[in-house]
Amino acid sequence: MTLSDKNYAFVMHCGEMGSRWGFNRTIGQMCGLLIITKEPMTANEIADALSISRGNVSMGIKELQSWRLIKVQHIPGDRKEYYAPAGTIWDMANRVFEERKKREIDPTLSLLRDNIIEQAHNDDERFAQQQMQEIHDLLETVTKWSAELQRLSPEQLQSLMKLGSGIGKVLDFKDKILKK
Amino acid sequence: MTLSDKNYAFVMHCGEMGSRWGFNRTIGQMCGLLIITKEPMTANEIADALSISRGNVSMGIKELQSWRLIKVQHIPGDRKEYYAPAGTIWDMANRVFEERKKREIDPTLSLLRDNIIEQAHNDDERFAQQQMQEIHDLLETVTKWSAELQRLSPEQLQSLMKLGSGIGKVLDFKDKILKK
DNA sequence: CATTAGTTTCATTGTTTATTGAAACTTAAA
DNA sequence: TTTAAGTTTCAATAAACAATGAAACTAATG
Repeated sequence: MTLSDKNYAFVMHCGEMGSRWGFNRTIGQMCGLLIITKEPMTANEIADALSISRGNVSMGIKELQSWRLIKVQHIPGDRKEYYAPAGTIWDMANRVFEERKKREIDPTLSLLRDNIIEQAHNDDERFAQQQMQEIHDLLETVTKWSAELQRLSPEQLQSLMKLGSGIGKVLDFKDKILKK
Repeated sequence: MTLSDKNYAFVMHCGEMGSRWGFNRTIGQMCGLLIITKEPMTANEIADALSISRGNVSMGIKELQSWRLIKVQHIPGDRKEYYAPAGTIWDMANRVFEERKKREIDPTLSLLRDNIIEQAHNDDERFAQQQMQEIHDLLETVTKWSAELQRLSPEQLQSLMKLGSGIGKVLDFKDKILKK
């Protein structure tokens, strides 16, 4: 099977964006390819479609699985493994988000905590600690907040997202009520 | 001036995280260094503190300026340029967020729009277009939403962030009111 | 306008990261 | 078991990316 020009362009774009999204070019391409392809694909089909080596595909699959972005499927009477996206677009975006938080925020949060609990020994360390405290508080807020969003039901999320510019009003309203 | 062990550890961590945050190691280190250093620093001081070449610092400064993360300061009677963070921690996080959106989301959104307005020519393209539409809608929602957050006053933001698990209740509450 | 302190540029070099493909592994079927 | 279809691994290689430092540039000062 060969990709149409438009689909090929999309897949290549995913490749170029790959590294910005947290993985590398090939993995970005694989992900894009599996998303726009209706039927699950074998590793060989992926290698052919993208003109890359079989070994590279194997590595990519491993990586995409570690991000929980793809799943394996089997077809009765066929020994090959077929790969497909592990959920809806929304699910996948969520996974990328979570995984990136784990890699980009959590390690820093942990370092900051370790540093902040220690006693500062001079002015430089004192100032540095204040700054680290600020970063820490910010990251912690973001972390809590994103956990909160994950906990909302899809309907609530929908409702929140649609709120858009209404969010300000709802907040003001809530504040008024609380003041009573 | 030489860094204390603890401050050095923080700066090195920023370096290691650098590439995950969107820039490279050296630039991460520079950013961390300027954040925990009370006084603005010259390019030479930065180079010394991090043991990197003067040229590398110059490149890094340019990059950090393009992210709007640092600003130049001048000291009367001194010809050197002094560098310092361009705002509060919160400001900087915001800038990184904006900049990354510009690099990670906007180009994709634009490609998807171009693709979606065209007529699909066969089943493969039709299915691919549906998927692209989903990605498009998701990214657009995220984009609008983040623009919305930027528009809120700091107080409203504070209020929203502190809401935490209360967000669900506020939403339900809002829905009830709307139904009347 | 010549000097000099300070900054930027960029070709070269060094480092890191990604890819290949052949060999090793796994497992279903004969 | 043996065979063969399918998959994974990993040393070697290729490609991408980052860092250096000497030369070019800029602009304040005498």
